[in-house]
Amino acid sequence: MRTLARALRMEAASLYYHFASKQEILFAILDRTLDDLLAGVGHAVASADGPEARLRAAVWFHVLFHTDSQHEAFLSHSELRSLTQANLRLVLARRDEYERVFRGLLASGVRAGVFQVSDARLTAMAILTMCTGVATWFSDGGRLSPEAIADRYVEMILKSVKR
Amino acid sequence: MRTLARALRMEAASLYYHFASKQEILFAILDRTLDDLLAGVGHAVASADGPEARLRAAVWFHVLFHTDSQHEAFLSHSELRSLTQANLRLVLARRDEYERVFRGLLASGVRAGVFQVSDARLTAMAILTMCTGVATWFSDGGRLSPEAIADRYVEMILKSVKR
DNA sequence: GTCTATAGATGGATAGAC
DNA sequence: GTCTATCCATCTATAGAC
Repeated sequence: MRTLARALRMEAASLYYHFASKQEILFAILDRTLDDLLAGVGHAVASADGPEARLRAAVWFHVLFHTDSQHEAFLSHSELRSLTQANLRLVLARRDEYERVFRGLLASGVRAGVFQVSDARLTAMAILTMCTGVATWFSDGGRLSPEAIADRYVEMILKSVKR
Repeated sequence: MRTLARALRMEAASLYYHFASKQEILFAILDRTLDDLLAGVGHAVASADGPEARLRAAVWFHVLFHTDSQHEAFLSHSELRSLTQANLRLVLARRDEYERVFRGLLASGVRAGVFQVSDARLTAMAILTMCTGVATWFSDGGRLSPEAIADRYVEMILKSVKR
């Protein structure tokens, strides 16, 4: 709390005017991150037509989100263990909602005959953890730009799921 | 320290007979995990012939390692931030050595004309974070066995890198 | 090699002034 | 809405007995 307060040029006590507890701050970060993820993937999917273009748009968004919001995204995975049971349930429920978007895209591609996927649930997890992992190693000003990474990831994933 | 000690049916103070500090314990866990990873992938690669079979063996090993050693593997990613600078350097150097194995397998497959990969370094990171992510969601007794997951992952990855 | 006891630092959180 | 001051729990680590 003291470190956070210093970053905000405040005293630690002042944080308690805005939040009731440290737990409430952690939950707010994770919950708002999920707001952004769900809204973002919704826009991405709505902006494209057909399973392939929609999956491309969703993956593209997901990768860019994890380079842009690297720290929140890292927290969202490493600090789930610090949530209370009740807050964990809420976060996991919304994360499942997010995962369902990707499972749905895979399933509709299979139905349309453009994708070949033996287990949509597992494939969605594989895609998401692969892209989410970008938040653990991405470095601003590194060898590859966010867009270059997103582009390559889209290609790898499409190649893996196409019929 | 108290939680760890309780799990070992000891008092926290007794841990300091075996380790000088909490930092030393964390480093030992990460360092030994890297021992196991490097030895394991070495065996896997040595047991197979040709780039494709070798990559299959390496991915298979990597996935099973992350279901079997789920907790150590999760620590190895979420608690890098808790290492001292000196220990972090040591761990990252060995992790890079591990990643080089996969980059090498991809590069030799490209040279042999069996793989088509536009960026071996990025592809290796994609493969590794995808498999490493299994440690974050795998559940013992869940829908899929470690072997079923490893098998599907091998297929997805091979399909994505094959020419 | 494990214990009890405790030092010394740091953590989250509250009270009350401004 | 932010501050100072401080409570009190908890933490890492050490000392010294057995």
